[in-house]
Amino acid sequence: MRQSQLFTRTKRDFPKEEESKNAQLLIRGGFVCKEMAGVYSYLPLGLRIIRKIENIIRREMNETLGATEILMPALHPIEKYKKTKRENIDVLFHTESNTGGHFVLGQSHEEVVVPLVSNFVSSYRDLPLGVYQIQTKFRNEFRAKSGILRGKEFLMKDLYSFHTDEEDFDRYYKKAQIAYRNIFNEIGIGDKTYLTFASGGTFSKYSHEFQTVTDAGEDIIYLCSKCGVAINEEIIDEQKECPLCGLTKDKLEKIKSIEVANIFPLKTRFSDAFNLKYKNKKGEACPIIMGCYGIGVSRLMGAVVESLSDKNGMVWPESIAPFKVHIIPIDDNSVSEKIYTDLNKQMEVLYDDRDKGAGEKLKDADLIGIPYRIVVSPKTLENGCVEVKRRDKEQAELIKIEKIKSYVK
RNA sequence: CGGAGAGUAGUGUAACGGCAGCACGAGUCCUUUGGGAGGAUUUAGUUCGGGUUCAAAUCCCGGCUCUCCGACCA
Repeated sequence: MRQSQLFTRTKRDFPKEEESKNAQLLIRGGFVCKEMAGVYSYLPLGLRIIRKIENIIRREMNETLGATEILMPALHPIEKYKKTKRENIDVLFHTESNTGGHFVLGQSHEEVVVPLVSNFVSSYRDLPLGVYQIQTKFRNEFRAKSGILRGKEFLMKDLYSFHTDEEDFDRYYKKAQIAYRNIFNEIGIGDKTYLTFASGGTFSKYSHEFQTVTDAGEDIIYLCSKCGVAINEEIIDEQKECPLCGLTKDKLEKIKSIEVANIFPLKTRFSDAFNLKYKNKKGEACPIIMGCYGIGVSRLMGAVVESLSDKNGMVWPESIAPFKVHIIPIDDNSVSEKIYTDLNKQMEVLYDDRDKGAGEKLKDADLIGIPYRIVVSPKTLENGCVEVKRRDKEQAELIKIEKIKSYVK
């Protein structure tokens, strides 16, 4: 894509009061635009990243977990929340129709998915079942904060699984952990993201989170470096040692982190509320065991910014970068044009064809953080070369034009 | 929701109760082109509602919004 046609541009400055690193970089780089606290527009660069994260998640949901994508409504009738006794939870946004109907905006979808599934599941033959969606969630946070890390409106992947018994659920729950692990590895924060034992809230005794270590996080975890798992501070009083190796609390590392995902056993909390049952081989009605599995998609993008950036800007991992290659022509507009046209057939290329000074283009390239930067200038062309620099490396290399493709492949 | 701070142009800042100004940015044109270059020119503002006053960006009251700390957080 030609950068001259990209909607959005970088900013040299940003509001002084915006302290959060992800907000600063994402706004300056033109990835997002703030509408109000906790509510953002995603601009082309940011949206591309979101889409890539989504697709990595989709692949794992589909292939590792055998789940199916659906899309549920964001507008929910309050009546269903009365059935689950959640009509008064304070994160719900309430609204009404012009004929007096009372609705809420979806902050999670148990109340929708369970009645939905009950239309189609009646036999043990229909189970197990996993359905998920990627959708905007609405939560009436008292205090939105930290850029896109904690919004009133945000993108979330939520998966719900349905099982005949606890054993089947446990197998699925374990597989979900593997799928999540794959996702964080691929997105580039696997080494900083830990499976974390956490409170089960009102639904169940325990749950598991995936916590990415960063100073921008709101949570505190106790990390067992030996096992690579952690315990959320909220349960450290009851769980005083690593559940895997028994290392005691004083040996665990206390550290700040951001919760990027949370998986829950729901037992029959919601299936009971809506009388969702299946018939076993004998034709007897049995309760359905459920689990739910969330990933904050937009929050994940924020967590990547917090983890993978330097003083000059973003350093996107190739797996989710908005483009793979950024071509920067300096005092040249014919050779670079050709290189762009050629490369663009095979990979995602951003071509800085703007009429700007070299310094400005280079600063912008650092800020936007595309993995490969190719500078084409009279200096490099003297030897039939371009300069290729990886955003995460200090050194640049001169590469013959005909060898670019094999270098950045 | 409790606490603290703050609202003047896109950003950052000035203006004793008395003409809203400056810089940067952004737009246009020209020059420039290896780390945010130079010149010319244009653009845009007192958060909202009350009150005090001859006169309010400025003082008083209230709302709203933003940032930070805390609480909350399927």
